[in-house]
Amino acid sequence: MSSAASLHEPWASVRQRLRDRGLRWTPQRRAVIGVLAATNGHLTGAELVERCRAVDTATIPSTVYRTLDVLEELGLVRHGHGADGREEFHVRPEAEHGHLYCATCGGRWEIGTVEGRAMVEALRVTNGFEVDLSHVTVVGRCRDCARRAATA
Amino acid sequence: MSSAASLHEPWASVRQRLRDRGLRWTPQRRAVIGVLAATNGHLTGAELVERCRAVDTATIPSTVYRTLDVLEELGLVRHGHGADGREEFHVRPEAEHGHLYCATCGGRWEIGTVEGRAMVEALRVTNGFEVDLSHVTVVGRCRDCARRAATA
DNA sequence: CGGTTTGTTGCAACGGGTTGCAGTAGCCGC
DNA sequence: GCGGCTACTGCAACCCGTTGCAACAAACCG
Repeated sequence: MSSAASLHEPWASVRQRLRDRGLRWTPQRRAVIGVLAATNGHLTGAELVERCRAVDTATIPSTVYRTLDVLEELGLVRHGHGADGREEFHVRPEAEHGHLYCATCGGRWEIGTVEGRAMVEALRVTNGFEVDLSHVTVVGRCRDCARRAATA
Repeated sequence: MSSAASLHEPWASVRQRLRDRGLRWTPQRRAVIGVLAATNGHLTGAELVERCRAVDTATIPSTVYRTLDVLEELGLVRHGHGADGREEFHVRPEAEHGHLYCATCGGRWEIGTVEGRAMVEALRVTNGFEVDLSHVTVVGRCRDCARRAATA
């Protein structure tokens, strides 16, 4: 198990980066960061709260959410909204990516930087708009469900 | 002012369409439909509840939301999620459209069917995915804010 | 017109997330 | 090591929206 003492980058430098901004290194933040460092991919706010509570029963939701705000400012997580509008966090995103959600089968896929480029470019050209891909969840119907609906 | 007795299409036929499906025409639904028929564009769930309460103080939120579910099935409204993940409803959408939200200035724009086509096509080609444009809110930076950030 | 069926309502409780405030405790300087 | 500044925590209340359930009332039928 990775303990707080053996965090890898970018988590190991969080304490210093907080201090550089005049922010503080508290036990509560350490707990949240410990959980995030042991997570890859996505998780919802509620999931994070639950996992923190597994580490420290006294975890308070509002503290977790406020910590997430700080970490987002440092670029360590990005938040978006799932198909139902609930918050979702991308942990230490290697690459920006959005999400596709199929309303028919409930499946989810990532929109990678490469596949997303066409979509991002489309909006840049038509609206001059710079898309924050990591914040995007697109709802619709996946290839299989669309085909099934067409042949039914 | 348009009263319940002078609703225009498609609202005027709602009662019949409900009955055709074995659903019922109730005072509460009449109130919600009255408000929606007097609205154009978008509104959030909370806004709708508030306006209904202005008409009938006894309005209960859960009833309003359940009515919206029914009306969405009839195709009279479409729901999406705003930049903050809250529910937003498009009233009697003339044409499918999504939304752009600028995280810097807070501005909002519609993505019309025409401008959205390139984006929809991009995802169809790369992922075989059929986008439900009306459910999309894309967050990022608008033309002006992007330019301002570039020159600063 | 009264009886029956069953879709709907109101209510109460809950879930996820946010906010204002008073007390706590990191961090810094001496 | 001590004190002070102020960021942060915990709490409690709140907001938006959902859900389970018992009572109610539209709509249909004889």
